[in-house]
Amino acid sequence: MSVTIKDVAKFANVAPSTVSRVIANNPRISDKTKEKVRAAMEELGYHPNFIARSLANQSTQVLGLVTPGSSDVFFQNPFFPTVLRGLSEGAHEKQYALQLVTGKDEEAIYNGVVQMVQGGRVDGVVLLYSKVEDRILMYLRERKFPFVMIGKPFKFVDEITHVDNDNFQATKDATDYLLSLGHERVAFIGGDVNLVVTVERLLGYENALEKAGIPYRDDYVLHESFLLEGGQDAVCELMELPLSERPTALVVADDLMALGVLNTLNKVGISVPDDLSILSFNNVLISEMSRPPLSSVDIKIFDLGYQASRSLIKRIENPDEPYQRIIVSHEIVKRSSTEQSLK
Amino acid sequence: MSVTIKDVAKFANVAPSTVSRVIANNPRISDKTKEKVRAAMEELGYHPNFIARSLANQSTQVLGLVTPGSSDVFFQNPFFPTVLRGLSEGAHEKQYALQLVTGKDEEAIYNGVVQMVQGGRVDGVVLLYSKVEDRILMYLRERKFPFVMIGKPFKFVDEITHVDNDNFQATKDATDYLLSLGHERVAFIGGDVNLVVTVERLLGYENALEKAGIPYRDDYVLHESFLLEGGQDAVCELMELPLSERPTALVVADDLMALGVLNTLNKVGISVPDDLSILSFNNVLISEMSRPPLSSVDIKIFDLGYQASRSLIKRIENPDEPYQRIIVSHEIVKRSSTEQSLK
DNA sequence: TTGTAGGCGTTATCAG
DNA sequence: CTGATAACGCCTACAA
Repeated sequence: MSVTIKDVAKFANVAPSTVSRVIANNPRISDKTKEKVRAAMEELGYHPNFIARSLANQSTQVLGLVTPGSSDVFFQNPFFPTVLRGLSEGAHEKQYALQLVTGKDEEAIYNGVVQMVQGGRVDGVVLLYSKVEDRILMYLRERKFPFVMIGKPFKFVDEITHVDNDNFQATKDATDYLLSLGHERVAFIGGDVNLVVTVERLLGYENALEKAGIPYRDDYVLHESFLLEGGQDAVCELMELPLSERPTALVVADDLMALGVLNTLNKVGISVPDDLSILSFNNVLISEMSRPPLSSVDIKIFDLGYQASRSLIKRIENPDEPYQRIIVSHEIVKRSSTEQSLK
Repeated sequence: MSVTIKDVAKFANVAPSTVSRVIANNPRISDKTKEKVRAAMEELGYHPNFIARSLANQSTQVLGLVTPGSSDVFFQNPFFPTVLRGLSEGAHEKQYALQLVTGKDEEAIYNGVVQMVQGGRVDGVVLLYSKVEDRILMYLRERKFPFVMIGKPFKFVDEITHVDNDNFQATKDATDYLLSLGHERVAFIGGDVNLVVTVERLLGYENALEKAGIPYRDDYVLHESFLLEGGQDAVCELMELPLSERPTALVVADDLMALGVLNTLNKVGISVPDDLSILSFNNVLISEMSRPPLSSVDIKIFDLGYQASRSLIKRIENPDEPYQRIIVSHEIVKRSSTEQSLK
């Protein structure tokens, strides 16, 4: 059995409560006994038992991380590790640990969250996504359990603390940039339509076109759920258009998808950026390594995670904290996949 | 406050201990009271408190996950999310949760592990790597704390349960395959030399050459720690060789690195596979999407994770379980980056 | 400034 | 088959 507070107490000739106070660095303990107790802890190799502490405190110092139902797809995207690093950093600074909700389908994940929450395993939860309809979100809201979301809530925007990019503006910027290069036929390839980010980006795209006086075309807007493969499918669809109507530029909602696009274009002999410009999102590591290197909107994924864990911890430690909307900046990183339109 | 076992007990007119037994599905409880208690639980919306249970049981049903010191690099590699999925699946099957050790440098991670372990937060630990010298490994070993390693232990191979590929054989197979295509000048680009996997793969490479009667050349063996950039550096080094001495085939220890290689080769106008064949490791998603698609040794990353959490749980639940070496198969997936030598 | 005692929510032992 | 009762290790009034 491990060495406990009582062992330390005996060894230092004090009461257990005194040891407890020394651990908490309670100012009402004399420096002398503090020294004595600390020496005893050192000597015996004492480490506090988190579980016991959690039970007494009703607080675990653990944050739960929830990924969207399709973990397989989500995990594959470099977005995940990067946001995780950010979350990890923010959590570590405040001495919180991270726990993952496991489970492959939505049902399993939902149950995992309920267990985590009701079981008192975590003090708060980070939702790493924002979906249009979300049982988990509803559940947490109803229980008034501390949580933050990465992304923009579909409903209750003012009542949910969330960390997000301004995806509307970012996509507007992206589209504007392509327009400014002289492109007039700009298509949009988005991801899963159940994700709020997809919706936001589509709106930004539409808005940019509208402002530029370019009519919106249904056949220029595609949605694909699976990233790499989706990119391929999208290209095939666009290639069905008559040559003169094919877009000369693409806004792609995700770098991975853009990679799929790039690949398929290469197969069918369309050259990027000569025949077609591509601007995608996320600016993950591989976007730099593709051929040609992808121009991409950097959404500061690390920051998204970092801010998320920090604000969650703030909520946990101060439940009266008002709901917050934290916007992380974005920036277009220009590489070789975007070029002036030949017109 | 949450509803506890006592509330259920009162509601059902039984003792708390009876409720506890119902939860554990103790056979000595009559079906009638079981029904009654379950109805009460349902009615009150009872969920067991894991923390209290953990304290009473001295077991948390949580596995700790430890990444190597350089989390930044490690997280970026698609290896990580995939192995995580495997771990997650294995853990979920047995109702275990996963907790990550956070911290950016080695020191922080070491402390994180100590806290986790001594603090009783986890029942066991998975090391997601194998390094040549490793304080964490030593610490866990000395405390006789349940853990498994993904990879081959540098020391104490027979005293540490681990899940690994036969990396020696895999690299031998890989090299043999290139030799069988008629290549005689085959170079090896490995990763961080502090990782055991790098060492094993190098040995396999050497062995294949030896068996084929091809002398080993120092300047054909390179090591790079950073994956994508490393690939670039490696190419530069090889290009310094006189034309007639340049390798015609490359064994690259990681797909990401191979991507860097591919990219740099493209820049300097060397064509793959016409001028140079490339065979890499891991077979992650992007290896299929590169240009040309990479031939790669599939090491079944998901399985590595899956087997790891399963065997760890077995160790936890049965401490007398003998140490095990679990070998996951590998398989060369041939794509377009490898071709017959022109001789 | 320090000690005592009760409680956090479960489980397990021992009676009955 | 079921009910008290004492842990598990720590925290925190309340006392001294």
